Amino acid sequence: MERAVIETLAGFVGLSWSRFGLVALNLPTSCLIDAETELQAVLEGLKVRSQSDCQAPLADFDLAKLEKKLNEYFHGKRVDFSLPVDFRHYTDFQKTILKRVQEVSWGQMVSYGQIAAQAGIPRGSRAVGGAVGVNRILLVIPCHRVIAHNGTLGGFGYGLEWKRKLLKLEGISL
DNA sequence: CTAACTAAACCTA
DNA sequence: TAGGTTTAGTTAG
Repeated sequence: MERAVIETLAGFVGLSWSRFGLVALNLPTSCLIDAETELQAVLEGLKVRSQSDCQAPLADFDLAKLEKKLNEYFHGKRVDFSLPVDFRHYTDFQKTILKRVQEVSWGQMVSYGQIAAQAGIPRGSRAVGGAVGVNRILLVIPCHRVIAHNGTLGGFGYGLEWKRKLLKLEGISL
């Protein structure tokens, strides 16, 4: 597992990846230490559920390219973060849901209920909320684009201000 | 058992 | 028609 902190125009973004893809990507923080601390906490949280991650050689991961995309994103540009993701730390259900969320493109929104319906669980909206709630790969898996059915924000583990801010970058104000 | 990023079906007045 | 209650579905601690 590799890790890094990228300095973007919105702050320090901590991230981690394995040979399978991204493991974590945090929201920007205003100082480097916070980004490192948060990344450490996230990785520890995932470690519990992870299997032997042993000698994982680094995939040819293009940090510079990601840095460029992040800056464009925070600049308000339409960006497509189509990067491979390491889903090993998630349950099958969570993986199914997160993969669906990953398909929601910039500026689009879906409701928890719609995702649930797509996954074949018409009454699973709340379960979807639970699944996106454990997403540790922000932006790349855009769980901020999942909102409540009546057009309201719904929830967000990192604070609704963040959810509102991210959507606003994509031209949506709620 | 509960809390956590929900929503629809059912009452009830 | 509006407003309150119940229930469904997942998962970690």
